[in-house]
Amino acid sequence: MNCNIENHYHLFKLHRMSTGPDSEHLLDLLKASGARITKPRRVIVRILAEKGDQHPDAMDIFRRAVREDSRISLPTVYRTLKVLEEQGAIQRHAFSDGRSRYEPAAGEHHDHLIDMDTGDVIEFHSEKIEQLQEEIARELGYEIVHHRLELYGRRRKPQDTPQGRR
Amino acid sequence: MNCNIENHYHLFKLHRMSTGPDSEHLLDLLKASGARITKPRRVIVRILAEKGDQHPDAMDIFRRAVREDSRISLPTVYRTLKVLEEQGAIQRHAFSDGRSRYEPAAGEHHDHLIDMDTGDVIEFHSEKIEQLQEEIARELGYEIVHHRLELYGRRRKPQDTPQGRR
DNA sequence: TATGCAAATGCAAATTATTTGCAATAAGCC
DNA sequence: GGCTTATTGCAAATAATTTGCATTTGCATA
Repeated sequence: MNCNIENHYHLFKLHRMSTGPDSEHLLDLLKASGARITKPRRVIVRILAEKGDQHPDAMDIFRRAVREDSRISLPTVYRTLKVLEEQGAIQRHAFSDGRSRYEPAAGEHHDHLIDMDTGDVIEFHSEKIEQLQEEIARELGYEIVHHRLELYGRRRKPQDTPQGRR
Repeated sequence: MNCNIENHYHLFKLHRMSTGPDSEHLLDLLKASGARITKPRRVIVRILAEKGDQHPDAMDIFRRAVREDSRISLPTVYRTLKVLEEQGAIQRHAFSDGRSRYEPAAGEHHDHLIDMDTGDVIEFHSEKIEQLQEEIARELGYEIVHHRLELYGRRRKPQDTPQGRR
């Protein structure tokens, strides 16, 4: 990312993708809901809290989990993800590919910009857009419970690039 | 919808959900791409162009198609939807439930407000939000190819209503 | 209008993502 | 440490969507 976060603070805020709650917090949420803290859950939660490679799908998580404890099963991954989601500890996203991707519910809401070439996901947050959404919903007689904003795009070529791609 | 479209034209535009292109137009797009106009395709396209009950999933379309021609098969529905999508004639949406829902690509892009209680989908379009999105993407070095904005909400109770309705 | 051939269809079976039944296991309270 | 019950792993079930293949059909051409 070659842009400076200071330069557009007035327009939106870049989200540090490593901001997610740590595993301790996720475990606390689980415990608070009356769930038992099992070995597989510890592993899965640790993976979710890991920085880097965010927005994994269930299979991604399973593959990593197996490396830490070869006895973990896919159904357990799904079941754990479901519990965490119900607890509001993580969020499930349905991007345009078939499967669901998960991410620890960041303290603050954010939106996504998906790089169509690389699949990279950039998180951002725009207070102005949120406000407009609220206004629109209010005019329509609605109260927003949550929303989803995804931009799908491609890196812009520096303006002097000779042959236009895309 | 109890709000007057004139009252908020400055903020956003309500989309008439019956605005989709008629079957003729969809067939033209198909033809233009070199595809053959078959009987099943005629039926499917007619269903897509129908007003009312928008955003059907593949099975919805299949069920209606069978009523018009009992020999149509589900795979054909999927194949036709794929062709239409590739032609840009319809759009596929992955809301939060497992399956894909389709809608004729309206001339103009629009976003969705989903009523969490009834499942109703209201379409709207906000030029301001679009502009902000463009700006954000530009600052991040991206060119937006398409985007998706979905608001999930519930009807606001009129402030004086005694017991919550709906 | 008849003819040929590739594109499209229907069927059955394959995939992919996710869920469930059930007996075995293991948290966490006593 | 023992008991109760949530959780697990496995295998099998679902659900949505796709694919292989033999058959049919649109449509360009004769």
